[in-house]
Amino acid sequence: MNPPIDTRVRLVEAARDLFLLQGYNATGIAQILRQSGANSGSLYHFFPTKEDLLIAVLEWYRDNIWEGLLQPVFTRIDDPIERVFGVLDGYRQMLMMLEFEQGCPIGNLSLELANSHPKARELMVLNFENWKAAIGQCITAARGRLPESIEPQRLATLVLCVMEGAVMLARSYRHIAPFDEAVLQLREYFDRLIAEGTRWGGPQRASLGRIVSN
Amino acid sequence: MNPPIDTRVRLVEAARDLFLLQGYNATGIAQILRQSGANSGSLYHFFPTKEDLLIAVLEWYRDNIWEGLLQPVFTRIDDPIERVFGVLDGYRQMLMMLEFEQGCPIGNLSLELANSHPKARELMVLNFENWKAAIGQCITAARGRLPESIEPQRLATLVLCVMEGAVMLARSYRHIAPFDEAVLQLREYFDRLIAEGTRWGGPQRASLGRIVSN
DNA sequence: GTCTATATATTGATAGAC
DNA sequence: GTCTATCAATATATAGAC
Repeated sequence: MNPPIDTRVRLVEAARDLFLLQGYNATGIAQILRQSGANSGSLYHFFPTKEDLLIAVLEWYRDNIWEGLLQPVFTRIDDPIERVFGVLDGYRQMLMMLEFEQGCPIGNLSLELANSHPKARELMVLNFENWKAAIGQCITAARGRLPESIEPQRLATLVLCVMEGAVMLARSYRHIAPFDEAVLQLREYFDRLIAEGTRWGGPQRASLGRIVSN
Repeated sequence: MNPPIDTRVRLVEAARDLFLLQGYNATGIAQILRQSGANSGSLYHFFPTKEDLLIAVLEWYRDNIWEGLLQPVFTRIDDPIERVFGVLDGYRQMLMMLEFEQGCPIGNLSLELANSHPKARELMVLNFENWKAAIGQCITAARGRLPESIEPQRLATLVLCVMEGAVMLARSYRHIAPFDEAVLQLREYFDRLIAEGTRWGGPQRASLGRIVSN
């Protein structure tokens, strides 16, 4: 006997959206109940504490990184380097569309809760790792175009840091300029790496790639 | 008739430390009163609302960026590029020393309050701008060693983003590794810029410094 | 400017009927 | 699994004597 729309799902989605917009501590249980249309009893039936609801939200992000974040970009773009910047452009579009009121869901909760909520912290790490792995795979796929000394995972960490920092600045400034500056400078770095990587051994190696540079 | 230690100062310092450790919403007025040894009446005499206290904390950071953050590094290090990485190393030391419980004070508050506290948001922007200007001046001072196409302010924005992202990751992972990876990769970029900048026109121009080519 | 006592609203969480 | 009513604690803020 399923209810028309699963109450648990509605609770997680309401909490997810409110945490993203307001943060964890600024979001009250009452507000989550109002937005989800559920009652106190239902919420505490599924989630004994507010922190359990937070965990469920972070698990939702963990389970939806592919179809929510990566897949829309990866189906549209084939070139692995452009995929990296395509993901960054996804954050740009979100910032602009929602007028800088929403940024990276994980980064948002990270600084607020890293000290006080160990289990949530571990799930944030997992989400960061998954994000980094996806970007790292793109960079690995483009390895033939980059200098051999470049470590894909390390470069992916840099990309993640730039993204998180750029989102933070854009939300603070309520302006896309600092985001664009940072990404443009990151692009300058990638261009430089590619210019160096193709200097000797050059275009032939790149064209080996995954069957002609995609 | 001055009190032995200024109450207002003690309140701002207590709030500053607690906001840094716990965030804004997770810090109660009662806790600030306990830590500062002040009474409710005193606090509300100086700061009509909690937000006014937040403003004072952000003004404190604004007024102390030089002696608290930059000056210790700049007196120890002369080379402008090394000053940039010296500042980053300052954050590294804080992370390690305080076991990842404290990061960038502004970044900390930024994601939590950008949507809800407009006046605080403006002061955060000012703090970011001051930070960026200091790093931008270092980069400008080293311009002779960098490719002419490099815009110091834009590169400074990238450095700020990397720092904020790297602090976020280190605090989430409770480990310095992601911070070090990001900064190492940023260093790789700078090395590459310097190698390119000195390729032709070279060391001579660099040694002229602020006469030619700035 | 400082003190104590307190107001009012909201917090996360619970009880128990259905 | 859902509902209503409600708990105890804490939140920010205030009142008024000193």
